[in-house]
Amino acid sequence: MADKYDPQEIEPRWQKQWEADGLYIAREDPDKPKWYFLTMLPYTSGDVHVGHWYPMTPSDAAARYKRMRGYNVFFPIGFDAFGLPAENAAIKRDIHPYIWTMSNIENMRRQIRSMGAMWAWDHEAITCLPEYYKWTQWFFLKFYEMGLAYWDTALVDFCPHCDTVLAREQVWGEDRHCERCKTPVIKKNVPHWKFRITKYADELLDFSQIDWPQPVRVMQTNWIGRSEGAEVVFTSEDGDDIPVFTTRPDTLWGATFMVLSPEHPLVAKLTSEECREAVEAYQAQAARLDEIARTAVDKEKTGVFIGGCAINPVNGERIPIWIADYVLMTYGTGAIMAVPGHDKRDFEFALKFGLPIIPVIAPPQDVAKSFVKAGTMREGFAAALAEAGIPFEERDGALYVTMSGDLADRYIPLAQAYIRPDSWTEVVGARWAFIFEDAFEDAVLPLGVRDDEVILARCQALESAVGDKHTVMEMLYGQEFYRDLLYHDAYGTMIHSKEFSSTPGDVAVQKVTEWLEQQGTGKFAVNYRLRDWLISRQRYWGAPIPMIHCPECGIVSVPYEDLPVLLPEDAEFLPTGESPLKLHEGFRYVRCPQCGGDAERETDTMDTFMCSSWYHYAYVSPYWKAGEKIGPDDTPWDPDAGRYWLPVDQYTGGIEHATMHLLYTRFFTKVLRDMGLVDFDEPMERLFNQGMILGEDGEKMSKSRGNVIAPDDWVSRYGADAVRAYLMFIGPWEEGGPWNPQGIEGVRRFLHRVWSVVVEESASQRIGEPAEKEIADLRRQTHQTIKKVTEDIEAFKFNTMIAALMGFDNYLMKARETEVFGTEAWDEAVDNLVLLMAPSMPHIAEEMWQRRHPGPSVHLQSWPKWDAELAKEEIITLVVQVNGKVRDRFQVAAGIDEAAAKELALASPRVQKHIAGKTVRKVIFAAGKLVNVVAN
RNA sequence: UCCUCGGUAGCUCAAUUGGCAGAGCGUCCGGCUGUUAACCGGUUGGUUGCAGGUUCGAGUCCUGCCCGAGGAGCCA
Repeated sequence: MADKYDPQEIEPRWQKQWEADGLYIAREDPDKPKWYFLTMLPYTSGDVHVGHWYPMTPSDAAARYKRMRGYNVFFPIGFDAFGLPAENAAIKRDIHPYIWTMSNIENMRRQIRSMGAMWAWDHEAITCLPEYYKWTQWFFLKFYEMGLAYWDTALVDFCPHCDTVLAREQVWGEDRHCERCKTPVIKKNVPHWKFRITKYADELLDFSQIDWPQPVRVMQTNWIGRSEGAEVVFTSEDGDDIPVFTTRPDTLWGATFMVLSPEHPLVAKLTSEECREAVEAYQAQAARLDEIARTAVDKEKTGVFIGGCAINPVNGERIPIWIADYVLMTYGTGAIMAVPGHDKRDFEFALKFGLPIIPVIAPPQDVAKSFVKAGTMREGFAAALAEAGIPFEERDGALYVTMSGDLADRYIPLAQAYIRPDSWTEVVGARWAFIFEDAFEDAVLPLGVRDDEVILARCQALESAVGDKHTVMEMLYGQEFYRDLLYHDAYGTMIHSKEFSSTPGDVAVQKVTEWLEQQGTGKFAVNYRLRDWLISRQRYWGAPIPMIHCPECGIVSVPYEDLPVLLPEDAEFLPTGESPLKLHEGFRYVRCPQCGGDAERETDTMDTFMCSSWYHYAYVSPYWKAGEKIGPDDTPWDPDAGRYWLPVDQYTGGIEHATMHLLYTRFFTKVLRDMGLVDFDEPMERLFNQGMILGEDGEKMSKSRGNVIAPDDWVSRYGADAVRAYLMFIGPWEEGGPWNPQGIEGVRRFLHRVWSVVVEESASQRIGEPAEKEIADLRRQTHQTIKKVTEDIEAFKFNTMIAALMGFDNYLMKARETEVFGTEAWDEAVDNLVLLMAPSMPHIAEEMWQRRHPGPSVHLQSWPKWDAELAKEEIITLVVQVNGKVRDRFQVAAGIDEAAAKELALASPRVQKHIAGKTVRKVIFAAGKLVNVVAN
């Protein structure tokens, strides 16, 4: 039997045998714990490349492992079959999307089968088949009944290349491009259907019931973007309410102007006649900007004054109202209070347009500064400062004073005592004061809304260079020395805020919000960045939205018993950018189910993420109730099978779906729960994000780059087991990495060595009985390997798992030439090696197992258990350090106690050499590891 | 600019949670072999991104910075 390892012969043979034996048919079995292992649904692009193998084969290994651990494992597969590529193929090559898709699936099935994975093919689901999308449509009707689906017309993201609107989640990047085709999207007013995912925003922020990777949780959390604050009602001079949302009600006293979004409904009413022309021009410009591809990231603030003022409810101040495109109509209330002292955007805007900037929060550092221009102080000022212990620098006759707030309190009267009549100076930062020579009470002025003009006027009177400044802050900004103190957005003690001044930063927001509620001018409020999910697509190849627009009855649902609304097979695919369904009269024109009059069918189809939001439910009993009429009280899958298999125990897939599929499917499950169809809150309990396999050049694989690796080639050269093992060995699964054709060589050699160890005889003749120690060593290696492999596969550390198997095999290669060959311990070692390999390299493991134990499949065996006693090291290397440097080593019994170890260490001549002439201060013992002698 | 995750030998990665910095590939040397993309043994390899700190002891913990990847982008 010393034949060669021949994967090309072994692999197809076992795949056929497993199928004939029905080894991977999934059946509910109440006597066994179930384990639903799911990998993300592949899209029917037509070709399986190594990018598909990368997530699938380690998943298969993990699923097989669970099965050997006694679980009834469900590992289904199917196809995400709707979508644009099929329709584009139809337009380009005159092939029907259905034909194109199904022939792709045919090819992909063959390629996926070549992995030798334990797929439950008898549960395969294909989303574009009517018996599947019948239920997708059923979900739509249920959502509509629950008030979770609504029809709307608004400016939405539109991809001009795909000729369809997109959900906000499907617009990516700085240039806002289409997630699928990379074309920058535009804004367009298109009627569409949306799902109220925002209703579940708070619940979607709760990850307490799922074990998902932190990056996904962070991305979803950011995407949902919950922020707490207050809604505060400002009023126009005519008494119109202008509510604003703010996260910083503690800065209300620093609001020196308001900004409305250019689209804000009150703009027209509040605009004065003098400003109307400019305002309308700006609105037009802003609207045009939306439609033009936003390639330029125009950071420069723009905006115009509309001629009206608003009243700040906290202090009755009149503040000007502006419009600017940095305020979005789609977030909050479309209007903001601008606090330029503590908001960067408002600060930039105020500086550019000469609006006052008032600090109302003490800065985080207790630093105040004062700049004293040459010639503004009487003789002796510098000496007086020095005497008062106030630090300063002198450059070119000017003084630069940097001090703490307490010192600033001493500095202010001192400066006033020395200031010349024709001059002034100021203190900024931890204190704010303008110091003039006058004997009047207001010789030292704080900085407040009303004081801005007063101070500026006085400064302008004294210094002509200030003449062109609009505000005090603009003047101060001209002095480089002050800049880092003029603006900050930290929390801190409130200042310049009337009775709230000196409220500490940690309670300021809450105190002010409570007060607003008492006054009736504001209330606690929460805002989200998340938008409702736009599910309409103006295309053919998707599940038709089962709705009808009737001129008499309005929007009417298609009755449940009429589902599915079938895609017409005879649609025409023309490169017009118009949906073929719109042009198909037989599809479009229908009778109203309510009044029987002429009506029109909705021609939009659903986002394919609808299909994939519930496919893991479909898998338990695909095409449930096929051919039957269904009603609102049905369940889209066999409820008994669902109770057994659901929810998904382990999900694997790429992180690129973090804010799309993975968010949508959580939303779906919460709605299903509210429908009473499931009794859990989350679709997948555990999630693992594998990384991406890259081309040899380290770049993402793509046809245009020509770096795509076709697994078919490598399978025919090295076998599926080698490709599987190599993909696992390449590096940590979550990181991915480049394909390296040299790396697979190492794996191939490993498989040959294993074959040789397991199948071939020892080359040397046994001449005697093995020593007890040799047997113990072999068993220790065996049990340590079982432990390592088990722990690694549990943690999805496939790369180190393969490395452990390699190490064990290398050990066996050597042991084979000793007396342990052929002993009971040897057989135990080899059997365990084969069992440990079975999940990752199923074919070679099966072949080797059958040669040793003809009968039931290796994949029906139990996973080996390790014996902690046998795995334990008996002898360890005790490292001896002097002052942290290794000076000696001893082979000692693993259980050596502290006293013995210390004695041994101190007796060492090498240690003695290094502590000669020094005093031993301390001897540290780390059990089982080392002794460190501290001496000086 | 903000958030998250990374940075260890030429390359790809380990290092049992604070205790000897190691493997595979590659390199080089040797052996074996009538040599198919073969096999065996050995060799070479390090400022653990940088600078501090804590500690008897730091790749590992803390602080700051540099570089890379991903995400968010005027989100009030």
